[in-house]
Amino acid sequence: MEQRKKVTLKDIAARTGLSVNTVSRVLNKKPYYTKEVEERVNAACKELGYIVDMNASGLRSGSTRTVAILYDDLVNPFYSYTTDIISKRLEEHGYNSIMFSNNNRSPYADYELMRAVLSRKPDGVLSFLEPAADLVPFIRSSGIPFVIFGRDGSPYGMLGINADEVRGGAAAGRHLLECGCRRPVYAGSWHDVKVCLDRQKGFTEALAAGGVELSPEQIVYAREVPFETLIERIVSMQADGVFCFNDMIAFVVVAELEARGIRVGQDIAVVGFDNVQQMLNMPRFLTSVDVGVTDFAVCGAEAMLDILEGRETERAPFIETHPAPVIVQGKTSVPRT
Amino acid sequence: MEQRKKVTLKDIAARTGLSVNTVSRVLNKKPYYTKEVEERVNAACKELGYIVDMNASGLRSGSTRTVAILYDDLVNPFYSYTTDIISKRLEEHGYNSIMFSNNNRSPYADYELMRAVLSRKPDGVLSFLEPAADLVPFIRSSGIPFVIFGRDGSPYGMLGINADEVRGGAAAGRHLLECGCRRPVYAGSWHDVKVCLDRQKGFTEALAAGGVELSPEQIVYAREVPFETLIERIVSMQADGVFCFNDMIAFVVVAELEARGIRVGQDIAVVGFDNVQQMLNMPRFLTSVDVGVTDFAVCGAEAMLDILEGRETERAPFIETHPAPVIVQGKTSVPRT
DNA sequence: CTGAAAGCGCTTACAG
DNA sequence: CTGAAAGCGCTTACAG
Repeated sequence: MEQRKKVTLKDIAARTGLSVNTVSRVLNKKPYYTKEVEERVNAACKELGYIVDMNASGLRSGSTRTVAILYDDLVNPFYSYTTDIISKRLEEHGYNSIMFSNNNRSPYADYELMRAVLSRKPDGVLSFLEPAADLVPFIRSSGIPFVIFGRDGSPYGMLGINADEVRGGAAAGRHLLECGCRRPVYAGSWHDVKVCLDRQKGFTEALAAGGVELSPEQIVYAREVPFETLIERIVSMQADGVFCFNDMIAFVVVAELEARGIRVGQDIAVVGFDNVQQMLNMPRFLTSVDVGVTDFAVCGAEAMLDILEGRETERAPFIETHPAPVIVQGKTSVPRT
Repeated sequence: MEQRKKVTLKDIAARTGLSVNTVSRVLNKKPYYTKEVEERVNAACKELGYIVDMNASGLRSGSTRTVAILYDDLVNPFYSYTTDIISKRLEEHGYNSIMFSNNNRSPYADYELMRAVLSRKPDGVLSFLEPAADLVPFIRSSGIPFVIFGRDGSPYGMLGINADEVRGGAAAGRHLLECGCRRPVYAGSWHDVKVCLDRQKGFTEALAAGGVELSPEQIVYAREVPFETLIERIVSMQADGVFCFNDMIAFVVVAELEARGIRVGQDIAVVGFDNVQQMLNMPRFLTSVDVGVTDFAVCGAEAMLDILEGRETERAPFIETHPAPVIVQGKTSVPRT
């Protein structure tokens, strides 16, 4: 356990009278060494406090046992919760996670970000961001597996693990109908993000089935305009319901409406997505669509591990296997009239 | 931008007719090269899509430009919010963050965790965990700077960046007195974590100044017992106020009490710590102590950077410079009677 | 079953 | 101002 200078394989070799090669083989549990040699090596490692240098190991072997995680907003519990689950699961298999943020600029990973990622030579990339479209060939040529999580991968021909967004949107639409809403608003995120449009699609269709049409002014992409614009729209058109792309948007909507004296849950219904209140174990006040995020995250981790460890399982994305999204009702629904 | 096989310095050297040495010098902006050489190198790098291998670079130079972040619970917005700020700030200076979780087992970093950390040869460690006491010499002998964030470092003779916990606890105590509480409970985290005891100290002293004594059964360390035990205690002693170590504990307390028909904000007051509602931009319902977490996080990042970049500034910990903790009132305070 | 040599892709002295 | 050589700490062929 004593340790002054850096202890390397060479030191273990010297101590045991073996070659660095043999020591390395023992530590990596490669075949061919005697029990006696194994014990000598382990004793010397313990005694000298040897710790492998993963940088050197990675350089030579080509595998850094590192997974890069790309995100835009770690504060959103959807990201921190899933990141926590995924990185722990990866850790159990000897992979560490290295974090890269695009600093909340957009839903995309750009060239600068990918440069930084690739310079770390990760064994895989798990991305909450979509790749900028012109980067796809670049990423593919790097040969590093790229798994998109929580976004649709199909526009890029990549593996994407995501929930049944359309059905989630439909559940929200039906719920607002049940609340008696006739003039709802969809507060989306970005107009060019597929999952945003999928939720919009499900929402729109469910409303239409109930005889409520959604006109263009009833759709606002909240991440693309000042938040004020969204609230103004809701107020000016006297909306009686809002379906938000996620709970983070819904939280602000509720806070802002209440600040204006509008009684959420009475004058207007608000529905979010992700059910982050459960992740935080907080009293539930916001009605939200729950897609079963824990299983979702586990599915993402398993997909990554299958690829990293060379299991070429024909894998169904989460969307086909998870239970249907459900509405978790809070206090922001309008009592049925 | 085309890239089939891995592009190395050798390829750039071949392309430009220079030595790898010179290419490396240009890319690292070391002195001594002509404008013309610089342009030739940059052109070739762009053309071939060269990306440095930080593993190789780190191995040779001794600096991996990596900071390890140690945490126990990324889902708590206190951690995700500060991690986000800190890792972005580090990124601006060319450092990436690599995450290590102790899987929520305890507030400590143990030997296994530190082995994993040190194997990555980070330039620094920023830890939300305290080091297990017997690991301190081991960590020190590694020579890697270790900054403790959000916990007191003094018990370990290490730099700790933390808030004025005692005053924070006192603010909570005074607030509960103002709510008319006479039988309050402190829902701490762990009995051996200094910041938990500091908040308890400030809380106890403020109550005493108001003529309310806190007996041992009015103190529960919520992370050490089943949550049920805490709630039972609150109910059985008919407590009229609860000060929780952090908002995550407070959220559960509020949810559980409400589930039992106890009206929080009327029958009982609940105060949390960290004001995570603001981080999430959510409507404020929980009364909480706010220590100014944004500045706090920036202070942690700056401290790390000062050390990494060799600025031996005599630095005052955050505790001496930040504004006093304030109570942010929500709906869980009991109206003054 | 064990060892001597080569090499991963860089950066660091050291020559010129 | 530029280059040839050595070496960071490992693992991978290849011999024996």
